[in-house]
Amino acid sequence: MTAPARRPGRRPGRSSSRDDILAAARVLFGERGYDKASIRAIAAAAGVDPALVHHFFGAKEELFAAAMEFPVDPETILPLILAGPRAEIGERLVRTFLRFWSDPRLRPQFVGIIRSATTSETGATLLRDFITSQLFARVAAVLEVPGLNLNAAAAQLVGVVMFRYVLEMEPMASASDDELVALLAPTIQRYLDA
Amino acid sequence: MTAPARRPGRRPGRSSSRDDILAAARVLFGERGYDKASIRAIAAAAGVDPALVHHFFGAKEELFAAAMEFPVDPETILPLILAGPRAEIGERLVRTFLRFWSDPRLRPQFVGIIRSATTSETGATLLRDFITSQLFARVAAVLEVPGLNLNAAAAQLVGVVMFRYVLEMEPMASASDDELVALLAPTIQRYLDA
DNA sequence: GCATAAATTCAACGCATGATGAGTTACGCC
DNA sequence: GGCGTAACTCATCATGCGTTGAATTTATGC
Repeated sequence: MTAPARRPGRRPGRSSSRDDILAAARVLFGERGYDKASIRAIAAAAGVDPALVHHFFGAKEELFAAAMEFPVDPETILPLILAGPRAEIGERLVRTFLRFWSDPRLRPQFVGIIRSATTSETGATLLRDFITSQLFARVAAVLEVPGLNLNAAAAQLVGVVMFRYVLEMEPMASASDDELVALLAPTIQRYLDA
Repeated sequence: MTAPARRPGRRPGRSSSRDDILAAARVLFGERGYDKASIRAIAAAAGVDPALVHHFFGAKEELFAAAMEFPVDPETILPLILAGPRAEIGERLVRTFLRFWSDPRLRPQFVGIIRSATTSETGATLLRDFITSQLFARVAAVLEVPGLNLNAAAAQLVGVVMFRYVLEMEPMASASDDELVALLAPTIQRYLDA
C-alpha cells in the first residue's frame, strides 16, 4: 500500500535489488515461461524499474540464463543415488528426484526450465545439455546402461513432473511422494538393469 | 518470386484459403507454440492477408482451438488398443501411439498441443481435458485400473514424445519405433496390470 | 571533502502484435 | 441481370514489448 513515491538515484543502505530481481525472475519464468514473463512484469514484482534489470543483467536472455542456472550441483546429488545396493537404485533415484522437486525454493526454477524448454530454443538447449552432459555422461560412466534406456528413464520422470506440476493433472498432482515412489521405482529400476 | 500483386476482392473459382490457413496454423503452432506463432506469420504462410484469418476464425484463441482440435477420434482408436489379449495391451498401446506420432500430417498438431500445453492455459486445458475425459474415462471403464496408474502410463508416453519430437534428444530421437516398443511396452503393461 | 563509481528512475524509441472497419471483387440465387 | 452474401485486402489503432541514454542520488576510495 506504500504509495509509489519512488525517485531516481541510489538508495541509502545496502541494496537487495539484484537478488530481488533474480527471485522474481525465477518465479515469473516458472509460472509463465520465457516469452510471457516480461521484463516489465519481473521488474514490477521486484519493486524496481525495468531499466534496472538491464543495468544488472543486460538482455533478457542473459537474465533468463542467470535465473535458470541449474540450482543443483550434479556432484552432490549423484553420490546420493549411486551409493547403495544396485538393486535399489530405482527407488533411490525416484525418491531423490521427487525430493528436489518438493523443495518450494527449487520448484519454480525447475518448472521454468521445463516450460521454457518447449518454447524457446535457449530453454531447450539448457535442458538438453544438462541432462546429457551433466547427468547421463556421469551416470553412464558408472552404470553400464544403453543410452536409450537412460532416455526412457528420464522421459518417465519428465513426464511425471509435467503431469504433476505443469499440467497439474489429477490424481497425480495430489499423490504423495511415497505413492509415486512405489509406482515408478520398478520402472526406473528395469530401465537401469538392462 | 511471384510479385505480390494481390488486389482486394473475392477470387474467381473456389477457394482453399480457409483450409490453407488451418494447415499453416497447425504447422506454425507446432513449430513455435501458441505465442510465437503470430497471426501475421500464419497468414503469410497461407499466402493471405492477416485480416482474412480474423474473418474466418475470429480471435487468435479460436483459431488455435480450431487448428488444434484433436485430430484423432477416440472412438476409432480405442478399439484398436482394447481388442486383443489383455497381456499384450501394453505393446498394442505403445505401437498405436507411436504410429500416430509418425504420421507427418498429424505430428505438427500433436507437437503444437504439447508445446502450448506448457505455455498457455488454453493449451493446458485442451490436453488435460482430452486425456482425462476422452481417454481415461473410457479406458478406465473397460480396464479396472487405478487413476494414478493411468497417469503414470500417460506420463511415460508424454515424456517420450517430449524427448523424441520436442527436445529432439538423442538417442531417442533417432530410435526406431520397434526399439521403443520393446523398451516401453513392459512399463505400460505393468501400469495397466495393477 | 572531493572525485569517481554504483544504484536507481524517467522518458522515450522502434517494433511487432492482435484487432477493427471500410472498401472491393466475385459467387449464387431468384 | 440484379442483389445479397461471402471472400478478400488495405490502412490503421492501441498495446505491450525489449531496449537505450540521460539524469539523479548515494556510496566509496583517496
